[in-house]
Amino acid sequence: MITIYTIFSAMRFSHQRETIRKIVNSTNSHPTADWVFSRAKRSIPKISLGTVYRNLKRLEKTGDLRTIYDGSIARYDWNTKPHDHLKCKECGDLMDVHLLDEGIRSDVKKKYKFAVDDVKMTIIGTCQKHK
Amino acid sequence: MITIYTIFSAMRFSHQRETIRKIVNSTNSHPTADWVFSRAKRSIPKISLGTVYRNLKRLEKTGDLRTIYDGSIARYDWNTKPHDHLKCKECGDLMDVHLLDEGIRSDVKKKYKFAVDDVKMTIIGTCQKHK
DNA sequence: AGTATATATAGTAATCATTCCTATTATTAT
DNA sequence: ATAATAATAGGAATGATTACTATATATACT
Ligand SMILES: [Mn+2]
Ligand SMILES: [Mn+2]
Ligand SMILES: [Zn+2]
Ligand SMILES: [Zn+2]
Repeated sequence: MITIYTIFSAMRFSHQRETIRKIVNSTNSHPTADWVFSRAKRSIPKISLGTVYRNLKRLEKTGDLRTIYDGSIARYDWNTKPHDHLKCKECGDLMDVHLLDEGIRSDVKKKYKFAVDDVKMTIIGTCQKHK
Repeated sequence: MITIYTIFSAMRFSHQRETIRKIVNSTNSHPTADWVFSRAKRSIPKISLGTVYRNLKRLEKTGDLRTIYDGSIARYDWNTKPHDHLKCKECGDLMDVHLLDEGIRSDVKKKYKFAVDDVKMTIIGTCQKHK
């Protein structure tokens, strides 16, 4: 008797992944993997950091979130629509803003013969809190 | 007999630092610390990687170069004037462009009450070589 | 509902870039 | 030339991220 199973791996449900997705979706703070990890431990005490990293990567691949780099460390953003960031060098906060319109993409194409996929902009400075 | 020396440390000349400065100044490729290290070894075979890092940091502080982050890894740029970058995701090349004018800085200030120090923009895409 | 199969996990080790530490070397004011 | 100390080489330590693996879990099929 022969049983045939699917050849290509399907993504299975996991409580860990769902928890991680909800955590990232619930904040505007662009959290680090470690922050997501400590939050996830509240509901899944035995979750491991590796699981957090693996699923954050997975969720990026499926388009549920995007990774942004703050200096050398990765932060995760539920907002996958094009937008920019204000980075406060006093408190480290990273805030969403929308500065670049669609026009700049076609500008770049014309000027530099470069196939544009994404435009990343971060404004470094000091936020209102510090004055 | 009492001898008084300066209390505050002055920066001394070092062949290592001069070599590192020249290496960074000689390329438009936005090299990594490791690339600078392997280049430096040609003229100073016993130079250590720690010395490269320490001096790159020092040279940034004195305004001789700036650090840019390509994902999570640091690259060094002799061009300290405001400019932007095209990042090719095929070959990894990072190229200089000038896209943002001064106007955008004052725009940000008006819109977001944020004291702007620097605007970092990277355009991700594919360069001419790949078609 | 029970079983088979493969995916996902926890826990831990490994990796990689970067920083730190320290005995020795090199620069520079006198 | 000497003394003071900044800078270095070499290696250890760190911190974020990834890789490995035995076990647990989800799910397709009886
Ligand atoms: Mn954002
Ligand atoms: Mn540049
Ligand atoms: Zn702030
Ligand atoms: Zn290219």
